[in-house]
Amino acid sequence: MKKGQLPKLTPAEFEIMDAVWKSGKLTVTEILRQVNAANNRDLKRSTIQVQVGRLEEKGWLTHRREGNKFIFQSTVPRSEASAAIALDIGERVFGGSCVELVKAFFRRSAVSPEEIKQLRELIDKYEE
Amino acid sequence: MKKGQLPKLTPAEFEIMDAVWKSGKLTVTEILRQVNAANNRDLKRSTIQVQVGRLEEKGWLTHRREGNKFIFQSTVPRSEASAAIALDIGERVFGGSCVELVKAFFRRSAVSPEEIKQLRELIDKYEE
DNA sequence: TATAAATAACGACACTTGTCATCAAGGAGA
DNA sequence: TCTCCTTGATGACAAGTGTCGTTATTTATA
Repeated sequence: MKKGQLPKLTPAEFEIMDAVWKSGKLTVTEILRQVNAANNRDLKRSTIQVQVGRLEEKGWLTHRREGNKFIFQSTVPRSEASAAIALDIGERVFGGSCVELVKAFFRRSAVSPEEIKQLRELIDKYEE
Repeated sequence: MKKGQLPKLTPAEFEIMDAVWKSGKLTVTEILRQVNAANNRDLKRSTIQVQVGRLEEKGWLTHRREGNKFIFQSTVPRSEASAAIALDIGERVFGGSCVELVKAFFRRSAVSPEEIKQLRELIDKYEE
């Protein structure tokens, strides 16, 4: 099953995945804590449980029993997932043009000199 | 009513808006044609009608009567809307880092030398 | 061992999204 | 005037989303 075929992540699902990506392997309760902390939410355990279940159905997560608990981990690295999102937006909204995407970003967000420098380096490196 | 407060556009809604942005002012039937042509779809009139209605409720479109027809136009320029989307993704998925966003784009998409050049220019211009 | 705390499993529910079919009213011809 | 096409208005509906509450089963712990 190729990566590209996985159904898109909804915002709420992405929050869950983010927690998993950050910590590698987690139980539902740990995910709950992370998500609530990271996003200043107060979701209930059952909410996370359902989302985690759906993510597993969709193929983004797997779990295995470890002692008495279920440990979840992602099937796709974060870089892969975020690239897919960037590509989708780039395609749908910016006609596939990276330039337009960056332009849109500049329009509304303050980009630090440090970031500018990194951007240059990134471009240089890409060019080889 | 500020731009930022408008509810997010769903993919299908974005297709509609895209048609309107491209042509300025359109009737529902014209939107239908554009959307179907541009995206190689075969949506029915009623589908567009409903979407247009929802977009109006959400504040993205207004209409006025002109003779016997309703003419729709957007309340927000495309640049504004796309910037908001880029920002949202940048924030949610890339922690606000423009560099990460571009990196993700590079990872999966072939960027032409011409685009690279434009990117450089864009960055130079931003820096002033 | 009796109880309280932690888990996993469901069932629920209100809302949103994507798509239609159908109906009623207004014009445009025959 | 009668009929047909266009246009606007609704009602519908199956999926998908975001969030819970409740229950049954374990697992510590007093």
